[in-house]
Amino acid sequence: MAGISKRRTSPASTSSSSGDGIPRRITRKPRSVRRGPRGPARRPPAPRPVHALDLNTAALDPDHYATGLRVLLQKELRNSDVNQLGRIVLPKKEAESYLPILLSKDGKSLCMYDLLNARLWTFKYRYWPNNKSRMYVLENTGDYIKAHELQQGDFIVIYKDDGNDRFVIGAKKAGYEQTATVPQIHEHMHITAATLPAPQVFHDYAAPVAPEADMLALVPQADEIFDGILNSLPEIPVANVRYSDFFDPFGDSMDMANPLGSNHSVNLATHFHDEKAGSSSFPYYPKSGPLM
DNA sequence: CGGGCATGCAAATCT
DNA sequence: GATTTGCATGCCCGG
Repeated sequence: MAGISKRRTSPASTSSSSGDGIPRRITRKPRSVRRGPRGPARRPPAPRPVHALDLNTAALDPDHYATGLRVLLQKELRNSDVNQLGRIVLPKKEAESYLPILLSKDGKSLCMYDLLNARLWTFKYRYWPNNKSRMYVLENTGDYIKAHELQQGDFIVIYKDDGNDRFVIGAKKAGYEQTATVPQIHEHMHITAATLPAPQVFHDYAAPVAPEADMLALVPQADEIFDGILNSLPEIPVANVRYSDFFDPFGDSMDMANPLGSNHSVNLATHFHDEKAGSSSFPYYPKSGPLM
């Protein structure tokens, strides 16, 4: 006995492909007509905090936005994503398509660079059995949410830095959403090693000190750039991703932010045989083939 | 109607 | 007792 009440407050979030495995829109568009809040509101609509740590500001080279990062998935945060539980439900299709394959429901450690300040966050990426399917969740996100003061309606975006084979996570405040169209991106984007910050490891979030100030100066129009990325989601050739891009030769606790740090050989075949259930539909390959 | 996913909630674990 | 973990329930949307 559980879950007897209604859920889903307003705009739903996340994925929405059309069956071809290519995310048309990484985040489910908020349905303007969706019903109002259902179920008890957990907290009043907190005021939008605005300060130097504003997520719409980037710490990395501005060009990263346009040239180095490939959007893997976006998620509009729901109440349950920003509450005390510290876990974010990820859109299934994108998770299965673009995040490391999970060998078991225990998941694995997944590190991502913070788009804002290049910190390295360590999350736990796992799934829950759900009926005959799965629900993918990112755990230990509490600090990230807090650090960026994310609330319901805000977004997180997970990118792949192909050039360095790293994951990058960014966040975006709801208010910055745009509807303007953006030029399509028709080719793979690659970031160069030189544009990435030297690998740093922050297993815990350190209170924001001063770096933001510099970042602000460096990237005055970061939010615009960010919006450009968000709006270009449908066009980004994420379907080009290869399974090997995310293959994890180390098992469940590899630092996915630095997968290149090894010289392990890979036995791809074994991965496709994971889980006797064989229900994994991963990976999704584009029917239209590579865009390049 | 099937499936994704928001969230309720019981069980497990921690303090 | 508080918190965390893991799953079940059922709303809602797309096919």
